[in-house]
Amino acid sequence: MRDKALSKNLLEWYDTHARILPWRVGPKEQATGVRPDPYAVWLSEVMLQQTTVAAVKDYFHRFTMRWPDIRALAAADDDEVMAQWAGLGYYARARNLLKCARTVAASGGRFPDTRAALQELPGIGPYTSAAIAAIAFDRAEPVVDGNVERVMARLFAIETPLPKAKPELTAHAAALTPGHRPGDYAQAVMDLGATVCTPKSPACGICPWRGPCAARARGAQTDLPRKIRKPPKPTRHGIVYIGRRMDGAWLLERRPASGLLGGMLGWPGSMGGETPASAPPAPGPWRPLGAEVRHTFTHFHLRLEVQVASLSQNTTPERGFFLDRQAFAPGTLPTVMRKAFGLAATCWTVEETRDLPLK
DNA sequence: TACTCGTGGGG
DNA sequence: TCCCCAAGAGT
Repeated sequence: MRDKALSKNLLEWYDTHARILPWRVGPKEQATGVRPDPYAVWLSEVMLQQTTVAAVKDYFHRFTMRWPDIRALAAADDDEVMAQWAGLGYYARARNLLKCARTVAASGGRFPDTRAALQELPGIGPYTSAAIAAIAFDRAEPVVDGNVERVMARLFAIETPLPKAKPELTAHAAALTPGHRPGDYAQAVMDLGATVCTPKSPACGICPWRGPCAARARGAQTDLPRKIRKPPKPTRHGIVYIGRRMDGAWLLERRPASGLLGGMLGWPGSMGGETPASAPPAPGPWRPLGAEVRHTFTHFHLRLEVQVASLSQNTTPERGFFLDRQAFAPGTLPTVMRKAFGLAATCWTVEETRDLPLK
């Protein structure tokens, strides 16, 4: 009964405070019978994994314009999908996105409508399966992401640090999940966490749950959820070779399908920790730029030496391949590779590089 | 279980 | 500047 009052309270807050998001069907539209498109829900949820709403918006627009439904995406060219995902990070998501699209398309073109069946698909785990089941199929599945963990930890003043507290927080989230409008409720808790119950300086004064919040009652809201401090990131050193043939073609390589930047286009070289230390991918007058790219990944800092060369027209690369200047766009590279290109591009004249398309 | 896997913004 | 963090999943 208390749980029911809480979820009802939050749904009322959501009715007037729901954010307008490109992939969202708001409460007013749903009242008129409009239902969310499972394809759009799935695509947005995968993009939003560990990624901010602001970063996702443009990518979501580009993907849905280019591939409006699951069949279109299933038929897409792998390299083009990876190119469109470039810059968004966690590239295994893009590879799994395609696998998932092809699996769904091959079995009739409709997403399964249960959490268990959804979770069998590539790239769909405990969170995403619950989110799709709740939002697209109106199923009362508990949706637990970082927002929900934080909100539950505060609402119930859970002192156990994450990630150990996860089962406890999930149990609270499940108990609160209503049978009515579970999709709106899931989005409501996440909106609450994203806009009110924020990690730092939460806006408790305007929170619909300020009354029942146990953390606020004891003034501990900024201390929760407790977390174990992460160890410092090591620094790795790497090198990339940026070669430009006389006709303007660039020497690139397709990275291995798994591992760091897996499946993405990039400059030949080594990213530190990859074996062995890399030799130039083709014979040529390689010279260091005298400046390094600094980039931070999830678990290490990278300092990247950049070598450049103008290569003769008959160069046969030992590694990678030449991509015509018209076919190459820096925007299709992962960010760290784009940074390296930005540094190297100053070596060639404006005349030589000005026609490069951005995307 | 513990690691691996991107990127950009905010404090 | 540096750390935290964001609608996590795969191995």
